[in-house]
Amino acid sequence: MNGRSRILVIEDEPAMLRGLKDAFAAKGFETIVAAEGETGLHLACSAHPDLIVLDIMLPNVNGYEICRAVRAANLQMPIVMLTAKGQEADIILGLNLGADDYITKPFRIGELLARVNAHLRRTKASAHDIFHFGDYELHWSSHKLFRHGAEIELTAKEFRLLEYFASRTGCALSRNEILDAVWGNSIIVTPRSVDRCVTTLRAKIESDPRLPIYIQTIRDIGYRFEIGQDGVP
Amino acid sequence: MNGRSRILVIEDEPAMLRGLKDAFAAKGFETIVAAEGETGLHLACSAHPDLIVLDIMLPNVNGYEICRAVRAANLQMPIVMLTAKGQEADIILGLNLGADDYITKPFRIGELLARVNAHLRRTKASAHDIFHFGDYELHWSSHKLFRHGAEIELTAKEFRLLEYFASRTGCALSRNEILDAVWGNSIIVTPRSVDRCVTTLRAKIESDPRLPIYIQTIRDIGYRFEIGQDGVP
DNA sequence: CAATTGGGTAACAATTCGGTAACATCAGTT
DNA sequence: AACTGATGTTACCGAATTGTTACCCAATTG
Repeated sequence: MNGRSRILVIEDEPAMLRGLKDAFAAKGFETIVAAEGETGLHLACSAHPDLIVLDIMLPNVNGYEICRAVRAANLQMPIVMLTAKGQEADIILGLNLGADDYITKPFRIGELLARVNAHLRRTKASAHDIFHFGDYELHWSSHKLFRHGAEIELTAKEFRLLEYFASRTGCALSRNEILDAVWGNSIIVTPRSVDRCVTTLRAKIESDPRLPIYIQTIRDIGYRFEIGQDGVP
Repeated sequence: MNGRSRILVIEDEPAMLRGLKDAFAAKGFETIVAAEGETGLHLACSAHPDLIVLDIMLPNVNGYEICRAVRAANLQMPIVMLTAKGQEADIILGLNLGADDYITKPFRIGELLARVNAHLRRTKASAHDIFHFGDYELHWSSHKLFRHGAEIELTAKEFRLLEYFASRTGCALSRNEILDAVWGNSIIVTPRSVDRCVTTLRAKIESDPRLPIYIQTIRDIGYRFEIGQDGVP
């Protein structure tokens, strides 16, 4: 899994679907779509999206049932319901079934994006197309890293490693976890390769690699990526 | 810690305030109120509410600034904004400042309650990641220990030992049990190694290691970990 | 009250772990 | 084929952690 957030959109109306897809793509999200309930439920389980945007009026299985099924499967990602049904009873029903937000059509795309970001911020999956840390900017969609506007060239592995770190800011990560995520679980390499890559990445982003600010070593555990300055919401 | 949730309502209009207070009380929430920004901010810091309902139009300090200040103070509770300003730009501003939800007046009280519940449900679920004892916070995912916001550095063994103690709070634990759980049953070390590790851990978390509050010795048996005072929310 | 036992801990020793230099490999390019 | 740059592996070193031992004190027991 690379760093950008993956949104699953379950919506049957083609025009709406395209609009959502474009809007999410423009903000650097990866979108996967399902035009029908069964497929959506299946994707929710198999594709591990970071958030689900769910229309309620769907052919066959309706949105409420999908919501209930997702929660019953113990999946924890935020669910944003999207619908023309604006009756209070519907809203309360949706939220009580495990949805996190309920937006009534017609809605404003900017508001939807802001709400999606707010939920992702809590989940910590990542929020925007540009990820800020210290005085760096990591651009997901263009795959570039900048410092004070100047690009810092990273190799493919270094970039994927940094992406992964960024997507899991603050977490203690074992070498094996990192290997699975960045190298892929099919490739077999020594856990020490992680150290090697961390060294080169540190050389590029840490002002003093001996006293790293961003990529911290946790002896006996692995590494932890941290944002330089103040608190992380 | 698992009692009723405490809601801080920051709202200057008396009628609205009473309505909210009654509605929350009817659902079994504990409500604390502030009719003015400064007070509200102060209560947010000192009273540790589980959620904040925040009006934007307030005399003196407005809701946006309170929201920003709360997040700047690194307080993590959900914030639900409540306001007559329904312009998309206002909503996006609020959400980007760290609010979790934005409801426009006039609103339906049932919807507000459902949304508040949805946010609390999520917070409770993720609070799983933090273990509180005395005035310490043990963060599982980041492998860190804090006291009053200051990090206390632990070695890997110390951390694992503390984790184990925390997971079996209140139980009498023999040295062999501890060895199996923390060292792993394949490794062979003297049971005295446990004592050694307990000593260093005490040195870091007990204010007086001679009179330990958290890690107590049970002569002839082993140790027992206890939470200091009451659970501090 | 003396003897015994168990735990605290200082001091030392052994071990483990991570950083990194040096080398190897591999793919793409000239 | 030689070159280049990226990436993986190995080996070595220094530092931090961890285990052992020994000694002492406190509690328990006879």
